[in-house]
Amino acid sequence: MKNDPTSRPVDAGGAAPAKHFIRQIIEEDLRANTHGGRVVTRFPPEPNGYLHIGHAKAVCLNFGMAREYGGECHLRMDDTNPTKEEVEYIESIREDVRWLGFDWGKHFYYASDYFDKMYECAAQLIRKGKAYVCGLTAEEWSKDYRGAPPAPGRASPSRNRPPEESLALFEEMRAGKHPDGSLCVRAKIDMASPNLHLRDPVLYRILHATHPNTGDRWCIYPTYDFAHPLEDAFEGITHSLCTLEFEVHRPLYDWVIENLDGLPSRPRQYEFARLNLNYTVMSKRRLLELVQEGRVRGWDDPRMPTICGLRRRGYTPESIRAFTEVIGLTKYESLSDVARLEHGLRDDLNKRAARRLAVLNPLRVIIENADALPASVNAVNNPEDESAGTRPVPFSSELFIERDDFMENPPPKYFRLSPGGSVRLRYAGFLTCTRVEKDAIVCKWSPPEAGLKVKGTIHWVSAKHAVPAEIRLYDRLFTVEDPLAQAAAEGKDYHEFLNPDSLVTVAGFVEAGLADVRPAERFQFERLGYFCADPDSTPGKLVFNRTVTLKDPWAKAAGKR
RNA sequence: UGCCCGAUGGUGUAAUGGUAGCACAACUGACUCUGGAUCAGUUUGUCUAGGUUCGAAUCCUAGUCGGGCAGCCA
Repeated sequence: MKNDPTSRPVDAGGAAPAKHFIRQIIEEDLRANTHGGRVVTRFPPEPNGYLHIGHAKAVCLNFGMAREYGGECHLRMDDTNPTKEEVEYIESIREDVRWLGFDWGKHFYYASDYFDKMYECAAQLIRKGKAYVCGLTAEEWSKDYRGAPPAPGRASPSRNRPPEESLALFEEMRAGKHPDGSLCVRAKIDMASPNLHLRDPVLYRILHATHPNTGDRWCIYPTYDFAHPLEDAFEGITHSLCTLEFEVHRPLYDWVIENLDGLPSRPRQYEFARLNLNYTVMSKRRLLELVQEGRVRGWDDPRMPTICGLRRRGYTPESIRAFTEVIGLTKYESLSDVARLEHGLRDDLNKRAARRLAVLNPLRVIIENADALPASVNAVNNPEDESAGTRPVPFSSELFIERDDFMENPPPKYFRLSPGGSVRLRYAGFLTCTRVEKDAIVCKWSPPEAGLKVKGTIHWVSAKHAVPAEIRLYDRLFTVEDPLAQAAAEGKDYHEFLNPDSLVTVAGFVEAGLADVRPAERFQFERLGYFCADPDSTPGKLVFNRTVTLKDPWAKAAGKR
């Protein structure tokens, strides 16, 4: 088993993945034949927002375990609360899961598919005397009955209502004869339990709301605690993986399964720590705030940690999958470093992205010996991939180079251009600066054969041929690692930590060959970083997003000075 | 407050009673037509106190710290 290559996930960089506790549980179950040798998982989002990288961890875990152990993974919309869910999110969730590289096959479900069966299950519990219809309001319940541990709670006056009477009321609830909140179905468990979830939790509540899927067919809806174990049991889920906050719900999950007859399977719930990433926020509520307040341009703003944001930014699904594997899986909360995500992305793009020349902040260069110039030079498309070949790049006597690549008074160890100095022009010989004018520098060009001894190589584009492009430079959304925690600790509003420079738009130039890029095409602009064409980009007006910079020791050292 | 869960370098993790390892980050150096990539190397860690044991990151007890629950949200 240990050396079985088929049991390894695709993106673990060749190394065997860590046998985290979920893998151990699954392998133990397989050995013991706990679920008849089956592995069935599910990803159960509530369709009330867009998926973010935290969800990607759950998606990759659930689909990944199924793939790895020859099982299946269901995609299930957990739509048990019509007051919060909307159809518009459903397709975006499906798209994001697909983009991440997973396939649910025919196993796409809605919790609402099971409303009839769930109703029957509640009726069964009532008939058995294990549930009852309670007439207390939510407020009365929490104020006077539920109690606060260590003190026990008080029994609802309806707790011993005869099953026939509860059943009749339940039927009336369903028929719409009672207003929202007037009645609910409660499990009869233990009003003295130190676990609040076992003090007669609500199983069904009245909600006169139109459901995106079932319309007005129902006005009563099951709660998460009742619905989730049932959905899992109906679908034959073997390992129901959820986040840590559901740990205390597990006894109730088990209670529901154990007290119902006729369930087709016996699922088990296991909990893992959700993903936290530094320099961003992850909750749906905060993300929604950023969108609504106009701090970002939308859910798919490339600065957002949403899947659609990362996609637009230029992230590859492979790098996201690799990230979710490499951060591991534990039962304690931690804060992962985005540097890890970025590392995986560079690693991936370095091998795949075609190299191009682009200048973000142009400085005009006039070549004084224009007579001997080639019309074009041959550039390597990808030094990591010989099969990518080469391309011609037009050359001329007027170039743009990066403003950062020239200094009149350079500090020590500056390897670039300065008056009297020389540099290599990437793929195109050498430049020696002879004088500085107001809006340009004048240089002498030497061919590659000149073999000048230089320390640096700089990128360039031909001013006559280059195409103007809008280039959007992104940086982290927040200036501190954990904006919410720090705001709470310092009594501040987390908005104070918003990075004002998270988006800087510049007017640059890209080499002529890029004039007809299609949105989402990814490139490395040499010496600058990885970029991708934005959906806003058209042949007449190019727009690129900087996905991530290249590592830049010089810039870092400069930042320290 | 009660109950539940947890704690390993700066960060994320591995070691399942037997040499504390890996990755990211940081720092050196080599190489290089990307100050990229690659390669070599360095620095840094078992929350505390007791106990069990030939031997404890691992098991036990207590404490400390952190997280979670107290919606008819999920």
